[in-house]
Amino acid sequence: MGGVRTALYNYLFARRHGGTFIIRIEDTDSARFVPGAEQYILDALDWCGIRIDEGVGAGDGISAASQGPHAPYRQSERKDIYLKYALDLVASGNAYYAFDTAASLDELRAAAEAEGGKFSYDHTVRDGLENSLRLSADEVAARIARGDQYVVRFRMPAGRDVVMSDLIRGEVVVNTATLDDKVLWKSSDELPTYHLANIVDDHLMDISHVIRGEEWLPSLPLHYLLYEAFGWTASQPLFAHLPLLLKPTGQGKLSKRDGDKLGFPVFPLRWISPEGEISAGYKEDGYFPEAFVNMLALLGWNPGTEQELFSMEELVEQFSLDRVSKSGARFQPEKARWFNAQYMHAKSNAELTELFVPMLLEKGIAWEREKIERVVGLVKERATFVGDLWELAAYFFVAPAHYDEKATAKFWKGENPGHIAALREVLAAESDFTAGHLEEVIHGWIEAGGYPMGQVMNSLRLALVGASMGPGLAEICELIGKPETIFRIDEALKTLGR
RNA sequence: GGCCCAUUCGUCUAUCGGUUAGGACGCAAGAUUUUCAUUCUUGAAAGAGGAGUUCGAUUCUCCUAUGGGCUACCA
Repeated sequence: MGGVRTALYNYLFARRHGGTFIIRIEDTDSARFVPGAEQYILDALDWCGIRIDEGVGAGDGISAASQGPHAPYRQSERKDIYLKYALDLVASGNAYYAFDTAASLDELRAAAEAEGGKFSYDHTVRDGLENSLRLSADEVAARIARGDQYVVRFRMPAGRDVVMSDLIRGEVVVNTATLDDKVLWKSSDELPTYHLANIVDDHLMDISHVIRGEEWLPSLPLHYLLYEAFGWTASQPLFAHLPLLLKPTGQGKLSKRDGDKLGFPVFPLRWISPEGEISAGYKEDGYFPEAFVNMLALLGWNPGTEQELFSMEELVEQFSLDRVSKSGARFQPEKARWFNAQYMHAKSNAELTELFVPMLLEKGIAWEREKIERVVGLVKERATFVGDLWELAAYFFVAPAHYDEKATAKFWKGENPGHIAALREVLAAESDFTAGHLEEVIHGWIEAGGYPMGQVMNSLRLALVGASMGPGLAEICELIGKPETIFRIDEALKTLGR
């Protein structure tokens, strides 16, 4: 969800300003590659109605070049370009080689923690570690030549205030003394880390705006300094850090596993991990993409008006970064359901019927489409999801198998069964079974007899529906037809007595 | 621990120094309805605390508290 919202805001912003929405896959961690993840992202964006202008997912799906002028758009396919930039930084004194092994760094971390501190590869310790700042040039060359593994680290300046600008938060100042020397490139897989790849590619791809989650804010000073070290500050993108999506209860940001624990999806589409773990998706749970997008758009942004139902087009028209809120938004499943209900009610009967028919066929019910549409029209206001339709409309298609106890106790008593028996004869004699006419007939008969309207009507309802629910009885009678209406009354009289 | 960000009803939020602090979800009550639901009306519900600045602070500043994020050869 968080990722989708970030993509959505980027998309809306790009559309709003006539820009280009680009998908670049930042797969620079070869150890964490997840098969299927990329396709999943593309499928999720497509479901949401977020269209890709350029990059992975754009073009003909065959040639990389068709994706856009800066192809390829997967960083794993761009791996050859990054080392050069890392070495440029070494040459300019902004970066250095480090040969410290993962094991030795782990040891240092453990030792620091044992003393209650925290190890940080920074300006206070780097001169004592295995890197080209301490080692001679020959030694460094020799180590690289013999195949020692190394990384290139950014040489973070010691005491500078980096003044940054964020489109949502305004000015942010951080002193570099608190920052460490981040790894930019690793020889182990010959891939850059996010920091280097992101800056290099944003520069190469003429990226104008970076809109990302707040978890990236602490990295912003490094990114500023990288633009500076490369001499690209004049063309560096503008940044906006989005507030995080928080769990509905308790604390912390929404994470992938929360959904199963808290009973709502955190994935747009169902996700099955390579290990076979299944995570529920909004799509499979019956949400309309429009409702999902609408709900997500308003989680951290609002137009300042009282409108809350937005089509994608309206979002595009109205979206602006300066109306994005600064604090984390707690996701509320109830509100998501409400949004879906709104869209449910607004859908045309024909559209909903399209979705409902397969569910009916599965149950062996094949009514005329026109009649199903009428049923849908009568019950959709009661539904939150398309999946609710069956439960709400089942009695149209199938005679009640049992009668609700409370309703029976309340209405199937006294003179009521007798009235129903009499009313049965009236209906049996009726040849015009259209709702409007039936309404007159039934009401007229009850009034003529001076019977209590509510009691008789609800008894009839009990006989036809089996419970105290549903739309007007005349409509129900017409849709199930005369034979079925008479049959159900007979059944009720037989089962419930009179 | 360090650094950074944030803080208005339970939740999402409006307010850009002067408001009876508005809306929405949820909740409660009522109206409508043959029932249920929808719909409509109404209600309960908020400026974390403390200092300043100011004629006047929810709004600006500082401190504290609380929440969150980051602190990997992950993104």
